[in-house]
Amino acid sequence: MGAGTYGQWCPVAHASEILADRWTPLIVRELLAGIQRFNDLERGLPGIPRSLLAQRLHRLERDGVVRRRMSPQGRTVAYELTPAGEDLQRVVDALGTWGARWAFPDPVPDELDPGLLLWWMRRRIRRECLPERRVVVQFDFPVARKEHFWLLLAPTEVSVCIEDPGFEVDLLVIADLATFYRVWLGRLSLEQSQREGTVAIVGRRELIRAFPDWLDLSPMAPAVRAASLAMSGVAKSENEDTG
Amino acid sequence: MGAGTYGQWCPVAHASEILADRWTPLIVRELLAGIQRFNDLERGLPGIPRSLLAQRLHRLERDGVVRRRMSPQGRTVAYELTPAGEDLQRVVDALGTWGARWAFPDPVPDELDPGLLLWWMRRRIRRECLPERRVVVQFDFPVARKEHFWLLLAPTEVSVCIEDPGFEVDLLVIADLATFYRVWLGRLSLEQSQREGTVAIVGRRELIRAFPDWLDLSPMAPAVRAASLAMSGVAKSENEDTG
DNA sequence: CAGTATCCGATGCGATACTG
DNA sequence: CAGTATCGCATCGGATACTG
Repeated sequence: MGAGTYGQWCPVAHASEILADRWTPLIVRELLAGIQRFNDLERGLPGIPRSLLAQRLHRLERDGVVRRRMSPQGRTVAYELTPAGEDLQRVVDALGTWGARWAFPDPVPDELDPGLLLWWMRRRIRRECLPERRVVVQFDFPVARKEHFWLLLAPTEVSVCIEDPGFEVDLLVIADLATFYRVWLGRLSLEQSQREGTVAIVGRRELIRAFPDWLDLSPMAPAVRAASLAMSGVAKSENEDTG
Repeated sequence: MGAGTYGQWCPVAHASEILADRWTPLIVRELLAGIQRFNDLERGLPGIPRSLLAQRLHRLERDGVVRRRMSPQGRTVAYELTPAGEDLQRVVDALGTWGARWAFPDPVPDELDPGLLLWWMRRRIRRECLPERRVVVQFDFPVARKEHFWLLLAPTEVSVCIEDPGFEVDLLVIADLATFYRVWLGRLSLEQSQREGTVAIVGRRELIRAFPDWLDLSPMAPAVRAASLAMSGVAKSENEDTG
């Protein structure tokens, strides 16, 4: 009975041997989001040691979850999910749905990383909805250590800047970082936070109106929203019971 | 940012902090199966250090998944799942379904433990279907280190014996251990294995006929069966493609 | 850019023994 | 029965440096 195994002929045990250790579910989350390059994976997993990421990718490859593909020139490597890996979507969804419902209090400051937020947003931009001409969106997070970030949106390429790219800004988004995280994860609607004034968007009217169409929220946002509704429903009926 | 956390405000990360470490998914599997006592949990998790089981139970209690209830006399403790814990059924099911499909080759000898198998079967006996009078079922696993096991079935109590209880045997089940595991987990039907002669049941005719009604298979059996069908379907259509 | 190699301190895991 | 206590070893996490 090898190390890291449970010695039980049980599907839950076998699945847990592959998936249930530190960092692995988050690596799979990144791969499911379409991240393929080593450095991009690392970027979405702040704090993971590079050596551990490499080791996990090797193990996932051995377990038939990940396939490593060399570019024709052999210069770069792309990690992609096998069919077995794609099918882990159901497991990650179940984890996320449960987490959204039972283990998702409001964020603590250490959990809010504006660079990571923009990196996540970057891959949820619908390029096909963007205007032809490049749009520069600046984000201001007043109290964060680093206040200003930029998203450069063009149909051919979307990129994140943490230094001023020098272009004219088309849209300026001003929000408390925690608030914008809540919007991103579906706990708060963008419309409502704009009405409340906790998120302000400045720029040409048609760009402001189009902005929400360019950006898909987090893949977890529907689950978080559903959990909020379910829990407020529970709270409501509990109140009705006691009232 | 505490140890064991990921520092990300993400539902998958938070759920993984609670569930995705060694032994924890299997402990939850046991709790979902209705196991409540410390020693019974240990029995279903061969190889877990007692200290680690204790530590995990404390953590699950802290995380709102488990509640620990003292008996009125304060002599014994029962671990039970909170609503959040019950809701982990979906996650464990997803893990098991994935495992059954993608990580469940035929068992290796180290994974076959007849004592554990009978312990699992014990809790899947439908007491309400048992006859009034006690039924003694002996299991013979020819090549196993320990060959003989007994299940004592009565509406009031079901128990496992690893020593001869001395009662007259009503039913004798003879099978290769791996084969009986396959039946238990839904990879092989009891009827078919009896036809093939890989499982033999000896005893009074009406008891033999009633036996399958007393025993529910593993909770994972439907998923394993579905996975077998799905994979053979894939194999079939692949053959059709190439043929 | 995409990793691998190495080092070190902290934690986790597993085995054994002990307690009320 | 239901845990605690202890201890050695392996792995993890974090830092730094190196390679093609």
